[in-house]
Amino acid sequence: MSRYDPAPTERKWQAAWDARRSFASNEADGRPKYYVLEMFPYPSGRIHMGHVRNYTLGDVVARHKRGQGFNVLHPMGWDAFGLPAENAARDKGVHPKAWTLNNIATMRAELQRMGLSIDWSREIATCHPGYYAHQQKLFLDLLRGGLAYRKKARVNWDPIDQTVLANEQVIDGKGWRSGAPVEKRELEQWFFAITKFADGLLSALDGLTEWPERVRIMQRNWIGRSEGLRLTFEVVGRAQPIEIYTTRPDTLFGAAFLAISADHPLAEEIAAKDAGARAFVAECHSLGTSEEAIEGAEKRGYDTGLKARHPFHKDQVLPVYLANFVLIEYGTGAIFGCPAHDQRDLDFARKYGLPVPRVVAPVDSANDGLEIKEVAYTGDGILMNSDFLNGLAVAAAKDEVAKRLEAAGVGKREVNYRLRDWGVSRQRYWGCPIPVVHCAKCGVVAVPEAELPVLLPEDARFDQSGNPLENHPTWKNVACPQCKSPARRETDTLDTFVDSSWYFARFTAPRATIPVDRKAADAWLPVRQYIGGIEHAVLHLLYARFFTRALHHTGHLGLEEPFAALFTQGMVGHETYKDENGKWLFPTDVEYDEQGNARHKETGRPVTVGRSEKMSKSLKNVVDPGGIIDKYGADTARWFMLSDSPPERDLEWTDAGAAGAFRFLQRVWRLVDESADALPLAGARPPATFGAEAARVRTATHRAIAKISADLERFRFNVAVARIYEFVNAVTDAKGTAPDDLWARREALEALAKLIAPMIPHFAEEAWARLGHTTLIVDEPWPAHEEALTREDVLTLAVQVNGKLRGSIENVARGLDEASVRALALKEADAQERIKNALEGKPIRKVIVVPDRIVNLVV
RNA sequence: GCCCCUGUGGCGGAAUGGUAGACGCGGCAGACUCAAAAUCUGUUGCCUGCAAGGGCGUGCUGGUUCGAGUCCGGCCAGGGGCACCA
Repeated sequence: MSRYDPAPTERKWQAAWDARRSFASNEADGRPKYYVLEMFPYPSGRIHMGHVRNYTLGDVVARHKRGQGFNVLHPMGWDAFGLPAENAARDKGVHPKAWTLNNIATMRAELQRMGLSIDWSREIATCHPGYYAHQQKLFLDLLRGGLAYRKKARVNWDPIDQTVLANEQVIDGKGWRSGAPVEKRELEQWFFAITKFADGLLSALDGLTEWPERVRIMQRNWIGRSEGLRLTFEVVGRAQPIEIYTTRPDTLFGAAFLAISADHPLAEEIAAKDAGARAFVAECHSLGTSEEAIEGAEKRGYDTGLKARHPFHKDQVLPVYLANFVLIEYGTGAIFGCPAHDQRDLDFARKYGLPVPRVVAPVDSANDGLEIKEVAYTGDGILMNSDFLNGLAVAAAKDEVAKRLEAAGVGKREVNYRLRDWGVSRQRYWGCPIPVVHCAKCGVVAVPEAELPVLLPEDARFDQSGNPLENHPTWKNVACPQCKSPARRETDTLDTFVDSSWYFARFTAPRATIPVDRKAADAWLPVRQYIGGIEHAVLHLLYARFFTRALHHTGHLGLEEPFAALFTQGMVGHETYKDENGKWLFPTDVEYDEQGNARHKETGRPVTVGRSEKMSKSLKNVVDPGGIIDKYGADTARWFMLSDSPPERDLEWTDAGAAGAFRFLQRVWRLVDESADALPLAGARPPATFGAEAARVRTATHRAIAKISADLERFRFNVAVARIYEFVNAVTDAKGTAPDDLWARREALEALAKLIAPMIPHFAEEAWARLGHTTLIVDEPWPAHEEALTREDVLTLAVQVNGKLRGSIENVARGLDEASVRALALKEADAQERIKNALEGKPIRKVIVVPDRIVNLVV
């Protein structure tokens, strides 16, 4: 008996796949195509368990589909631009390019050890000029197509470091390095006109039936289409009125105040003469730019002293406030507040002692106290205290208000989106340079395509504050492409979300001399199955959908939706450990004693075990995949990733689980190895008849094939794993050595090898070879089951009384008709003591028969 | 604050509205062994009972149904996202 030794085995089969170029795909191949893609990694340094999970899931799909006869495209690349490289440059003095390429080399080697069925000849890195040159071309096409433009937008500004901060670099309103209070600063920046596609992006969600419903809901909410009314309020003593946007024009008679954003032009005007307003605006700006910070802050306002006239009751005036919760980006940057029917407005009104007039009464409960206390009433109802609206329902009232205000020329129905245009400018070095030149005479001038790519200068400095491209002594000085006079290069680079918005298209022809080879793209796209983390549910996936539409618009792509099916996987977590001083410990520093108490491996001091959290460097609860592969091999890591937890849920990495996965591999190996020599030759003719035990093995085999095939299609990998266990248990239990037993056993073991091949491919190859085959299992077709062998003719029927299980009837023929089941149940109800007792002698009112499962006696 | 999701034994989890706890981990008992590891066999939701059995049980709470882990309402807890982390 030999023991399964993963290290040499995995090396051997990886070399074999490599030598045969087993995973190279080409579009000329006539078989039906299947493009499976996992979200490409950011090269942070080493792969982590989240990557192992993501790429294992994708590999199972890729190998399964290959087995089913598809021409599979399964590529890999690197989302290689981004902030961490620049931070590393600043902190460690290593150039972003060197840091990134070094990380890629490390991580590529780690991924290759996992034995993924990837076509590495298609590898791309977004920081390579061979990628970003094409992205620059796409940018210019978007610019020409009217989808890229410039406007002013606010950024987080660190006044000490003199640099723009990412939202994650703003902690409690302060710069993460300097600790200085962050300011908002307006810069002229580049935008993509994603809102031009808002309606298409919204309506097409209905067609994405193979996406998780929750992702579609999140995107729908993010786009946030609303039908409302833009209307103007006259301001006492001012020529200029205030324009507001509302989705609840029906509540206009419940208005108690107007609120405008601190970034509204009127706010600036007021702040210029009013020190209190100035202070309030400054306070709003100190919140930073993230919606989370703004919405999470206490609702505050500043009374400007201005009074606005109610559009219908001109003698009624409303106070005008500056408010920290009104966003300039949404609507007109100004609202009217109706405290009775909007929670935020209510909180605000209570704080500043404003009236709370109620104008909507719920339909169903006439006497539901009409007084509003702490909770606003936002439901449907009938209008009251509202002049000509009284008695109308909310929808009719909205319509009536709109009609009258439109007639009066002070209102206009308007469809609005929460979605804002995509700001793509980054004042950073390590990104794709935006290929334009600013000329005093000609304005913004595109860099001629013949001069692309605009390469990043290698000799930038990272030890200063600000944008290294801006600080570079010469790079930005160029001649205007049009008039040849001295001009300035654009020093903003593109958001890295742009890089990841078309990489899936580039993979179809990664070395093409144009950005997208239409022939290849048309052949492969859309991505048939996309797999990645739920954290990308909105931004990345929405940007990629937009960009695909933009490339369709500019003729680079022939489709509008990039991903036909989406699967979102859960995170990988681990227990957390703290020592006596409250310092985090790595799992490798901790061991458990016999009593199950955790202690420090070296010091022996007690360790506090905390709950499982997402693996992160800050909590130190990370397990290095490389170490696991060294210890158990890639197949064990893959098997554990697929066992137990459903892929869409979070998974907790445990040593015990990994060890258990390894033991299972050994057990299966023993089963194959000990059987192999006694089995009939591969391809031997089946015996004429099968005994009872052989028949049982065959039933187990064909059921396993049927169930596991269905489970893999539905991403129920953990259930598929459980079926494999059941199958292995059934085969192990069969000890017969007659020719029919051995033939059935070969059939079972061959099916087993094929069924586990997508999950633990090296092991499957070794088992396949041990069973006497000289072919590779990667080239074998996925097994088919015989339907007749999966069925059992008799089954056990459960008997319930009033829905509670009280007994069962054995050996009932499959598909027995309802009347017979009823008769049988009534007979058994008399015969079986348990059922009889439960009936308590009461008359049976009703008998419910669920075919082949249950009969329920209702008394 | 807003949007979305999740909650089942000691643990990970299974269960087209139809016998809750498949499968695995761990535990307990036993076999093998000088011993240990490895392996194998049995057992394992909780309470009660000698047993047969009975009762309880899918975060809490109310409802729909012959029947609810599953559907609906309200709550609690944890997680993801919130536009410059990727």
